[in-house]
Amino acid sequence: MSKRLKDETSEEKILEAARRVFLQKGMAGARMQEIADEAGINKALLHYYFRNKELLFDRIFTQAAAKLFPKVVTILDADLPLFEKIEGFISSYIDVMSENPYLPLFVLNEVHRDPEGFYKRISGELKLPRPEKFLMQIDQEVKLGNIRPVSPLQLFMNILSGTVFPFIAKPLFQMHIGVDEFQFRQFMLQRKTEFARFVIDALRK
Amino acid sequence: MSKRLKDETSEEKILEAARRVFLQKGMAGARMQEIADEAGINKALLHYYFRNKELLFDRIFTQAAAKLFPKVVTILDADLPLFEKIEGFISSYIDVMSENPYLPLFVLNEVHRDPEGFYKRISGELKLPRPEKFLMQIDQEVKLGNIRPVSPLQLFMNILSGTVFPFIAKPLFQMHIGVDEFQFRQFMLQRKTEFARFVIDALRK
DNA sequence: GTCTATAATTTGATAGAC
DNA sequence: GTCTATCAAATTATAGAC
Repeated sequence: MSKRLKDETSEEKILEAARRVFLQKGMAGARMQEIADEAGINKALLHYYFRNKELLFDRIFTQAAAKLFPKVVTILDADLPLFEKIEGFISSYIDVMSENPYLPLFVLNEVHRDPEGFYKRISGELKLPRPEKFLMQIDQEVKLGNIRPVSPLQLFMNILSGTVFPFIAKPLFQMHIGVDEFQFRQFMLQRKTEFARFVIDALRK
Repeated sequence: MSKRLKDETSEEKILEAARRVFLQKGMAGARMQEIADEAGINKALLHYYFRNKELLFDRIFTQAAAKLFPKVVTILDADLPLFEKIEGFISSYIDVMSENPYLPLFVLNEVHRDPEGFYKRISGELKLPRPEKFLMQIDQEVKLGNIRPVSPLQLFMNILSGTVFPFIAKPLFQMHIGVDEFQFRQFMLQRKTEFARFVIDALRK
């Protein structure tokens, strides 16, 4: 049993349903009726608990952003050798998104829809981890001659891209290359080590 | 003058407006009223020319997919050495998306919303370029011992990720790192060479 | 707290004059 | 072809009984 199914409160059922629907359809595409149906209650109760669609969406979005951002990204602030840090970041982040595959596209869409609104909303609730320390560490390693010369920001983008993008492109990838759900999981599992090795190979001289 | 502004036909004005609105807001978030306003005409005329929202969206989407997919990706089918092909792909693709920054997120959202619907729709209009030849070429180079051993599909994903993802993450990147429009352009310009070098460094032994 | 019924608003689509 | 006015459907939100 993932969670007691029957003795959940209505509020919990609504939040779970809202999460499913909003993450798949976004704010504009989601319907309050569908959320109510998914939760097994009726529309009126949605408004009873959350007043309106926007407030409900905010709850879900903040929670999604909290799951996507701080947890894993703080690895970058840890006190670890660069290569270990890269390996740890890629592996943990792929784990997080494997369990929540809709997360990245959902959050990035919202940022795109309203960038500063996004920033205000979450800066109150949670502090986005800053990459400065990681960038400085890269810079150091370059200066020490331990790795090939790279722009820290470009390297950071390389790592982030290779980790997040596969989940965004997943449906296209599945459709076009012809892989099913299981094969995609295998692909991402393999990727945890193979992409890390790729990055490190590019840096090592 | 980018294009004669006054003597455009209404149909052209509508298509341009629809492109702007749909690319930014998606199918669900776009409003016919907003498209009409952007085009400087009224709603009735939208329906006169395109019958309904879905048909108008289809026009825009097919056109967007046609711009995103085939042109540049066919480089991968060319008869070129692997490294030149990688350099060419990255550089040209970044060019395409620099001119159409909303393209990737827009198309990937639609694929996500309705994967097989997407495939049916465009397979009639345009043939998606297949990556098999490119994958086999990578496999060959590995077998010949010219590059480090890599899974062709993983390498393909690495290249695609590093090229496309920055445009999807652009608003977040700008907001969080604090770069403006000009700096982002510089970053992507630098990326054309630096990311290609990164990939090649990872492959060369 | 939870429901049914209904109001209010938004939005896509059409009728009909010019 | 283009407009104004209007309709019809979808969707959010509320009133009020239990």
